[in-house]
Amino acid sequence: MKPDEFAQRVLGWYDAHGRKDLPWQQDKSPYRVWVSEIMLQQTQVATVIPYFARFMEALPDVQALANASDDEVLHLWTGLGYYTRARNLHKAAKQVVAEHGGEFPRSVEGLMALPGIGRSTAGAIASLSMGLWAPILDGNVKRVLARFGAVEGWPGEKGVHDRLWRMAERYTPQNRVQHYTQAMMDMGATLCTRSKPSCLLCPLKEGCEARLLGEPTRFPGSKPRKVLPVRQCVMPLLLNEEGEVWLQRRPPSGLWGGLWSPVQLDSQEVLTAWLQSRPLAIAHTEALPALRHTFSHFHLDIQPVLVRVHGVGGVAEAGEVWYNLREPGRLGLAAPVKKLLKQIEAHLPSPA
DNA sequence: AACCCGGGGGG
DNA sequence: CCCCCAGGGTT
Repeated sequence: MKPDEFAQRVLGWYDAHGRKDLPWQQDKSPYRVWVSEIMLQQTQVATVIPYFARFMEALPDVQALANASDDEVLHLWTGLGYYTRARNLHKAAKQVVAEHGGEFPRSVEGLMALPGIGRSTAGAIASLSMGLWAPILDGNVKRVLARFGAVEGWPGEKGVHDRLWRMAERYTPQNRVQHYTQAMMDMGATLCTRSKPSCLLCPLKEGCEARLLGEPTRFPGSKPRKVLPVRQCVMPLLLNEEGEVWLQRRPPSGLWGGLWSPVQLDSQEVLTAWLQSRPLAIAHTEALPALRHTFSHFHLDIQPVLVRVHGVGGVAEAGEVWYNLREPGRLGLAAPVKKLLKQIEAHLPSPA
């Protein structure tokens, strides 16, 4: 199928079925499209929508984001995961304000110079918010193209990835590039889904090699996977008589970087030593139900231990905080930590 | 339990 | 260049 026919079919589908009511499609601006694209990098549309709404309400423009505190940005990201995205978003906003007078660069190369923006995200911002010709290759588009061309192999392999980029370049039209880009993403999300694709509704069905082979879901090839190792840890949840839980800020990079969390200890023995090293008047300790949190490269089994302490539990040092469960502050929490804190609310002493 | 996801950074 | 890292949701 020639590129022109490919694009015409996609655009025809867009006119009839493309999504035009997404929040970041309203009051369209580079800022709104950028924030949405970063959120959408590893997260699905339905999950992103409430986060996007809260983010825009708190930080409506790039200036506001640049001026926000680290904690505020991570707070708005709490539960979305991949917190490097939030830190890069913040860093990039400061860069746009300091180096570009608050205006986003109007080229793929300029956008890619900002942290957290690679070629595909730059292409999405450029095409969707600026109308510039720029191909994208996100997960949805990868799937559509890999199936259309019956491209063998896992897209993580360089050769496969390069082939898909060349297809993306070839099919992206000069006109209506915004609608084309939106349509390709929508088709991947709603028609050309990972399992049970709706081939009969697809505007590309006549030329789709994977469908002609009768096995559309064989493409794209899947990532070779290994068994995830399991790591164990113990998390003491220090609860004082004010209904506050002791948290510390994690190192700025790495797992849950910059988020607040109970201390993560390797074993019960280390916990005992840790508790003895601190000036706490312990009233009671109690193991809570263990939980497993799975990352991309390992499982983390968390054994939470509720530790009730007398009084206020002492002064919080720098990088520590007594987090009030009744009036939670605006800071970033990892998803399992948020879950644990919620459980502890049930153990709160009744208000005096 | 397996699968999916865009980009950064180190070797 | 290649490999590893990172956190959720969905199937």
